[in-house]
Formats: sequence, C-alpha cells, structure tokens
Amino acid sequence: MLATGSREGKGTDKKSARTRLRILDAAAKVLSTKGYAGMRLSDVAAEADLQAPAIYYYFSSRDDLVEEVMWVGLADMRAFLTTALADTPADATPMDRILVAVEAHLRHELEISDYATAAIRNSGLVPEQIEERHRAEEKKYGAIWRDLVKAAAEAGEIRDDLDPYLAQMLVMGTINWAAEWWKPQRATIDRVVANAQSYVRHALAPVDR
Amino acid sequence: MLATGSREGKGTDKKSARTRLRILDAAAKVLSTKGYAGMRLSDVAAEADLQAPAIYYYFSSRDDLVEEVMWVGLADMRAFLTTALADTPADATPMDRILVAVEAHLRHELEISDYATAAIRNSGLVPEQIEERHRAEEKKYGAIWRDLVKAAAEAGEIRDDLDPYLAQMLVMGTINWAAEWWKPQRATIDRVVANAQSYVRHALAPVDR
Amino acid sequence: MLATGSREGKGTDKKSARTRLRILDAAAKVLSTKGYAGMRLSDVAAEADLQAPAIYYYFSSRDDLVEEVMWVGLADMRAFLTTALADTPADATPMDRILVAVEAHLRHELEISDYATAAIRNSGLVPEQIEERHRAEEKKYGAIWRDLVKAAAEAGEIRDDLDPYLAQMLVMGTINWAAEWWKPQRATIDRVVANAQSYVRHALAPVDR
Amino acid sequence: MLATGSREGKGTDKKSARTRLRILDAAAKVLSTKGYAGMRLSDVAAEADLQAPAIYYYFSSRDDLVEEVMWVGLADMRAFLTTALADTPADATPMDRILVAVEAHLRHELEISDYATAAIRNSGLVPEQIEERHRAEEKKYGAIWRDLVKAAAEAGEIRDDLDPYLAQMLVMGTINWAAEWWKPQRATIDRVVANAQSYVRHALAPVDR
DNA sequence: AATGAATGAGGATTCATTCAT
DNA sequence: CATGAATGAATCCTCATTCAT
Repeated sequence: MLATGSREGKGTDKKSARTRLRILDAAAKVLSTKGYAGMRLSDVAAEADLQAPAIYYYFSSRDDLVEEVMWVGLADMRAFLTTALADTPADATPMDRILVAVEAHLRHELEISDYATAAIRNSGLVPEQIEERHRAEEKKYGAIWRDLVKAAAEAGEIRDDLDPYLAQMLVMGTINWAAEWWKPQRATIDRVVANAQSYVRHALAPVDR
Repeated sequence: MLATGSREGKGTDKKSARTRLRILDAAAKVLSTKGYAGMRLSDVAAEADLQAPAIYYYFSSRDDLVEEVMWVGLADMRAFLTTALADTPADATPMDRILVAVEAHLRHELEISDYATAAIRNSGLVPEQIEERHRAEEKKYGAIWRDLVKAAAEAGEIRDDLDPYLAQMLVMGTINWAAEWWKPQRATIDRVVANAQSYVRHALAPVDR
Repeated sequence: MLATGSREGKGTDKKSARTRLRILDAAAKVLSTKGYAGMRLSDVAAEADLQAPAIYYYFSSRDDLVEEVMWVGLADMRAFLTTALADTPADATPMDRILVAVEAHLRHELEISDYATAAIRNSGLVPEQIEERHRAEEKKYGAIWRDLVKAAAEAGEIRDDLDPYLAQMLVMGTINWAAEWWKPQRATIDRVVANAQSYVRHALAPVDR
Repeated sequence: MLATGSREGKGTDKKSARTRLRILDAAAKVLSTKGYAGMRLSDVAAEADLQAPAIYYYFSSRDDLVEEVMWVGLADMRAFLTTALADTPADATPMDRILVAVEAHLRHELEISDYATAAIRNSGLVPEQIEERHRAEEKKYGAIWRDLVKAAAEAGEIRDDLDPYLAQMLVMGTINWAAEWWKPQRATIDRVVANAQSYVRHALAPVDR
C-alpha cells in the first residue's frame, strides 16, 4: 500500500514497479494473516493476481520477499513516526511528544496495517537470518521511543516508581496489541487513539496534587 | 508443566499419562517459539524424546494436539485467575481486584509461559476450525476481565473518558505483550508485576483531587 | 569456432550470422562442460552475451540448438578428417593413413574441442530423437575409419589376432578419451599426437620379424 | 548389484539394507544412462519400485545418493583390481600385471557396468562438491595404474618413445571407452578382453628383435 | 507403547518457452 | 533483432500420516 520510496534496481519505472509493489502488498497481507511459516507463495501470487513463479522475477527467494516486507513494515513506521515528531510544535512537552508518537504508531498500525502487522506479528517467528537484520531495524525504532521516554523521565513527567525500560515496553504493548483486536466495527480509529492517549498519559504521569 | 486434569480416555494411568504430558509440554514449547504453521511434529517429538509417529498414540492429529495446547493455555490461565480472585479479601475494591488479575496473568504468562505464550501468540494464526473453539474459550476468559472492568467502572474507579471495552483491550495489550519482550535477565518478575500494576492503576483510575 | 557453412535460412548475412555463430559456440562450450541435461539456455545466453529469449530468434528450440552443435561437431570432424586424408601422398600405406587419421582426430578434438567434445561426450546422453539423427552422422564418420582399418587389414598391416571391428573401437577409445584428460599444462598436442601414433601403430601392426 | 561391504549406520540388517541397495542400484542405472543432470529421483524411484520421497529415508539428498554411487563405482573397481593383482603369481612380469589389470578393469566395467559407467561417464559432469571427493578416490585408482606402468617402464617393458604418463592415459582410454560402445550382441566379453590385451601389450612393448 | 518404513499431498524453485514491445 | 515480463511444466524436497511389527 505504501512503500518508502523506491528500492533496488529492476524497476523504478512504470508497470514493472507496480507489479513488484503488488507482490509486496500481497505478501504483507498474507504474512500478517498466516504468519511466516504459513505464508505460501501461491497465496501471495493469487492475491497479487499472477502465477507463483512470477514472484521470482522480482525477488530471489521467499525469504527475500519476507524480509523486504518486514523491513518496509518497520522502516515505514519509523519514517511515519519521525515525520510526526518533526511536525510537533517546538513548545511541546516530552509527554506531548509521547502522545504524538502513540497516535502515529496506532494510526499507522491500524491503517497501513498489513506491513506493520506483518512486522509486529512475525517478530519472533522468522528464521535467524531474517530475524537478525530485522532486529537491527527494530532497534532503531525502539531507540526513538527510548529517547522519548528518557526525555519525559528527565523532565519529571514520568512517575518515580516506574522503571523507564519497563515503562517503554508496557506502552509498546498497549499500542502494539491493538493490531490483534481492533476491527473497524468495534470503534473508530479516532476513538482508539483518544482512549490510548489518555490511558498512556495517566499510566505514566506523576499524580497531580 | 501443568495441565488441568486429564480429559479424554487413554491415560489417567501412570507412565502413559506422563508421556502424554511430555508431548503436550513439548508441543507448547515449539508452538510458542515457531508458531502454528512452523511447528513440525518431528520437532515436538524430538523435544519429547520420542519418534513422531508415537504422538499419534495420544493425539489423533496435529491439529488435535495444537488445539489441546491452546485450550490448556487458556483454561489454566482462567483457573489460575479464578483462584487468585477467589483468594482476594472480601473488602478488596474493584481496582484491587483488577490489580490482582494483572499479577495473576503476568505471573502465569511469564512462568508457565509455554502454554500461555502458545495460546496468546497463535491466536490469529490457527485455522478456522481451531480458532472457533479457541475463541469460545477466550470469551470465557475475557468475560472475567469484562466483569472486573465493569465493576470498577460502576464503582467510579475508572475515568469517564475511557470506553470500558477499549480500556479492557488496552490492559490486555499491556500484559499480553510481556510475553514478547520479557527475559529473566532484564528484570525480575516481581519488578515487572509491580511496574505493570502501577502502570495499569494510573492508566485507569480517575485523577486524585 | 568453425561451423561448416550455414544451413537454413535466417542468416547468411553479416551481423545476424555472427550472432548465430556466437550462440552455437556458446552452446558447444556449455554442452561440452555440463552435458545435455545440464545445459541451461541462460548459461548459453550468458556465454554468448545476450538474453535467453534471443536464442529463439535463431533456433526453434533447445533441442534444435543441441542437435546442431552435435551435428556440427561430427560434420566438422569428418570434413577435417576427409581433407587430411585427401592430402595424403598417393604412396602412403594404409597404416600411414590410419596414423594421419589419428593425428587429424586428435588435433581437431583438442583444438576445436568444444564442438567435438560436446559431440563425443553427449553421445549417449541425449534424447532418442536427437540420438537417432546423430547416430546417422556418426555412422558416416565411423565408416571412414572402418574403411581405413579394413584396408590395413587386407594389406596385412594389422595383426591376425585382432578383430577389425574391435580394433577400430579400441583405437577410437584411445583417441576419444583424450578429451577427458588432456590439459595444455600436461603435454603439448604435438607430444600427444606423437605418442598416440606410436601407441596405435604398434597396437595394430604385426610383429616385425 | 554389488556394493563393497556395508556402509553407514541405518541398516546393515535385512529388509532395510536391501531397499537401500535397490535404490543405489537404480540410481547407478539411471545415472549411467541419463547422466548427472538428467537423473530424476522419480526415475530412480520407479526403477527401485517405490515412491520418490522414500529415497530420502535412506539418503539425505539427491547429491548424496549420486556421490555414493560414484564412490561405490570407483571403490568397487579398485577393490576388484587390487584383488586381481594380489592373485597374480609371484613370477608375473610387470607387463603381465598390466594385462591382468586390463582384464579386471574391462570385466568389471562391462559386467557391473552400471556403477562403473556412472562413475566414468559423469566424471566431469557433477558439481564441484561431489567432483572433489570423487577426484580423491579417482587418484587412488589412478595411482595403482601409475605404479603398474612405472614398474613396466623400469623393467624395460615399455618402448622408450612413450611418455609413461601419456601411455597410461592412452591405455585408460582404450579400456574406459568400451563402456560407450560395447554391447553383448557385438562380441563376448572374453573376446573383448583378449583383443584389448593384445592391443595394449603391443601398443606398449618394445619391438622384438 | 513405540518404532521403522513408506506414502501422498503439497510447496519452493528452476527453466524452457512465449509474447508484446 | 532483442528484451522485459510472465507462464506452465517439471523437479527436489518436506512433512503429516499410516501401517506392520
């Protein structure tokens, strides 16, 4: 659905690039639904409306395709988050920035969900080789959050009884898990975002007195 | 590690029952690591220290085994939670009970992790047939939480700006996600529990005034 | 490297004919190295410095290409041998003529080796259809040798204890096998020729008395 | 048809060992006919009268199977040759021993032909990995011949104008090539052996005077 | 109660071949 | 004349499952 710019040689051009993207989208969808081991190339091909061997014209192996989906999932997420934070007014407090991040993460996860869900859900299910490179990208994303939490802690916007690392992980759980339960019928994304922001703010903030 | 009683015929006996449990434990372990589609019977067999065909003496199919692991995962969790709540002093507030539930869930998830993680992680990855029966069991577990949240909301212990359903889901995310990141080296379970309880209490509670 | 005239329409012209030859040369090389079943059109294309589908402009199928290589291999060999024998002085003995043939065969095999090796090595490995037409060509080549041996036998230049047919086959082995072991580093072609001639002459000739 | 003793664990016992051997025999047959790249596991399976996947119960991969066939081909040949030479009377001359070797090689090649032909024909057609290990075994076999030729040369039983290395190669060609042309209809093995021995003796021996 | 042996149904991947450009 | 894109027919290999013992 959205892939950060163009990657690799073969076809930044027209038809070719679109086919490649169609395959990537299809893979993201299947991957987020069936998981790494459950993704069959024939499913991906059907979803992309072509024959399975055609995939090999664009990706050298199944794992190559998976890796790119997961990479795109995280990279797009990071790009989205980075942009959102860059757009934050200069006078925003560290906690404001955390809430901006919560919104960005949720909106991306629930709207572009295929890539993001694929990346999130298959985190521990892929073979070592993919895992490693994925882990590296994951670290970069986590680093942004760590900095956000750290800044808030130093500004006294996080309660003393919370360990910054654990706090960060609990927040990630709060928002990552949404991919598992959220369905459009249950609540609008706007409502989910509003609730999650309130939930997270109070979860972290010192008690007003 | 712990399976709530034995269902079905075959083995309430001694050796037989123990082998069956060994297989179940092995399956839980593999299932929580590799996911539904990635679990091979030969892996399970190796982990249980026997040959793959032997599994068929105790389970009629791969899916049957998976289903039982996931069922045990949830059933044990529910039993554990129910017991914990039953042991709560009569004068405990609804919020106190929620925090007891947070602790029970986390301890079970992180200590007995294999069954619980298997059940949690594979929630959306199993085939319809299993999914359906699992969903039914999941509902029962969710109902306990729904009642806890509802009671707290009616007692005015949950902020007005939170939708009870969404609040419940956010809490589940907070604690379910721990299975993905927690490792003994990073923090003791006691610390995780304490942090999560504080996090959840403040996430839900009305602002002190 | 050398193809006896151009058969078929397509390209007696310049560039076209050259490309066709480049493909044929490439196929000969790959065929002599990897064998019939191991020859991939993409290998041939790479060797000829073009894309695989381009081959179809010059040859109607993979087998067609193979067949032509093998045919050229034998046809060139026969042409070379025929020329060499025609150049033999009128007073040459039948044995002299055999030794001329040994030299011609060896030089051609080891110098133009690709086509010859391809033809020799894949003799029994190609599908029936090709095999049959190849066998016919092979017979013509074998006929020359049969006549050479026969003439020598009738002139009393071959020992009585040798069966002419078997003798011919043993000679063919002596010289055909060189394609398998000969490498420029080990010995010059001149030395191989000299040794082979001596070897064959004595192998066949009646004992001096 | 004949494999030197028992190799590896799985089954030196009854049925299992026999099935394994049936597969090996089948592979040798197909390999000698179609060549490395042309050998399909389904062909082997059909020849061995079982389903293709069953092969994986005995061999871990196609290449593994090929390698064992080729190894057996050479190893059996060497064992056969060694035995034949050991049985040679003490007063045999070096040339006598060469002729014994010629007979042993030919008989083995033409009678057990599948393994031997497979090993001989596919010498240059297999992938590097197999080639390397095969080459090692081939060296051992070649060493026996080198010693035979060397001994004959030192005893003055080989003409001075022949290079020992080239002479050895020419002999190998004489006898190896028989696998390509010999068919029971054309001549008995006894006749082939007799002709080849006479051919080789005179090819190498100094001229009587 | 458990295993060795074997099978059948897939699933990834390769490759000759086609076709529009 | 040649290529990029795509396809269909294999082919290797894996894995759940069966069955005789």
